[in-house]
Amino acid sequence: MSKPSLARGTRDFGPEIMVKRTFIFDQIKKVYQKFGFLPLETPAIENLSVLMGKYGEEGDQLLFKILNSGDFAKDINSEDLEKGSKDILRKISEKGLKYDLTVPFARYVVMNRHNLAMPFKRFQIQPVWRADRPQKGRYREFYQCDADVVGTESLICEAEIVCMLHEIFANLGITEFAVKINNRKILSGITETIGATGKEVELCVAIDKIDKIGQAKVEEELLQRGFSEENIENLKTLFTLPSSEENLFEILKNWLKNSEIGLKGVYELEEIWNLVEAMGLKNPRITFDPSLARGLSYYTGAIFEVKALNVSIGSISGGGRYDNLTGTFGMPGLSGVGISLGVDRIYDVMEELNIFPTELKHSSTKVMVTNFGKETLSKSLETVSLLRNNGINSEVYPEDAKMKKQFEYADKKNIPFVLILGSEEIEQNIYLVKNMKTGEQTSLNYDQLIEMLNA
RNA sequence: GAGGUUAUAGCUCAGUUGGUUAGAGCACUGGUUUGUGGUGCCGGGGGUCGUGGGUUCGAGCCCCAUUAGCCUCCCCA
Repeated sequence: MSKPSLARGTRDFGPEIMVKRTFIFDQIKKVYQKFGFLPLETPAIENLSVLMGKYGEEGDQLLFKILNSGDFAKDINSEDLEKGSKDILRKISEKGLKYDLTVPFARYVVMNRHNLAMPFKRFQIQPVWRADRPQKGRYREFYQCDADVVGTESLICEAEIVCMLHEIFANLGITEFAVKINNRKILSGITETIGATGKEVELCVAIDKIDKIGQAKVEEELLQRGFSEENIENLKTLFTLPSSEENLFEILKNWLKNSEIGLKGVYELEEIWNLVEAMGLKNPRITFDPSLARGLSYYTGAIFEVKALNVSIGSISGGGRYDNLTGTFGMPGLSGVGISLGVDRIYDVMEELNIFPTELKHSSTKVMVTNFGKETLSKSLETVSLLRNNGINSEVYPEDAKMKKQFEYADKKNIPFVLILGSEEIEQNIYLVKNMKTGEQTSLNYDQLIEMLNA
């Protein structure tokens, strides 16, 4: 007999945790549907040909690969062993666990292109797996909640994503958050303007640290990353950008005036701001963050990230626009934009802030009916059945156990009411209900009982 | 992939410079006489000290290895 253990980076979700997780899922799903997104599910397992090469070299390493069935090693010869694991992999594994929801979505779109109403809006809530090193807020199995629109370049989609994010976090009770927005085109414009075309990634990695290490250190790092003194001199404007969007767009336009792509990026950014306002979003918590580089490899327009404020786990959502995701599956020219919420991190944030609704602490069972043995059992069974027919979640204690035990059970399960049905109550034709929180007991008739439990 | 840190009862942790049968709180369980939980009182079970080696007369404690958790970096939800 071996000791039970969990696979690294995975977790069980017991009932009390599931109640809270379900709450988060429900809030997200509700808002996605409200904005016209339709559900989609794809398999946990995908062919490696679909997955490999989509997330960069590091992503390939983080993919969980599934060993082929049967004698998986039958095609391996000594030559392969010498050549190393990469060549062996092709022979022993052809499937893997999905790494995110976006790539399987792209595959689905390509495979079903003729049946889809374009633009196609779908949401998808499923687990994904990454062979990452687990640490705070990082698991090897976690859920993503994605909403994407493909088949349109309209910036209305970006603006709607901003609105959805606000609504979702408001519904969850997360009031302190920031939706950070950047634009790949602005980044390209900046590198073009400062004379370091194509170095967006290096730029982002360095300037991302400005809050931590300061401007001087960032400039030092830029030098190390191959930027010239002149490049850095031209970058100065970036460090003086206003924190509010008051003059932001004018300053950016002026700075990037010689970069066509940069200006397009600024226009897109400004347009998103305008559309969000036109949609009537109150107190938008959106900020332009030029250091935001997430998933730069495939984003081509807007880049989003949501940070929860005042908590140890920051990033709870990320997304952006990608112009050519379906291109690798032979369907070029399809633009999409999407957002992904990390439920596990949202959970951790809400737990840290202690903002889960208190109702969630109660059992979904509203009332437990006592069991006093065969004399009274038929009345208990009849009653619990009546309660259920009235839409009241209820259960009968299945054994003729001591009262103490039955009450302990109800208490442990956080069941708010216990219905005591013994010979005395049956004789008097009353229902004795105990409120487990206050300890108060009241005698009711049938109608009063139903009314009370339905309240 | 690099670094740091921890591992003792179901959980959170004590455990002296290495020295008899390794402790506490919580949890669990039994009792506290009629049909009442969460607060009282009395009792009970439970640990080959992460795993494998080594040093020693003797190791929970020292040394090496290994595994797992947590944290930082990289990257990400």
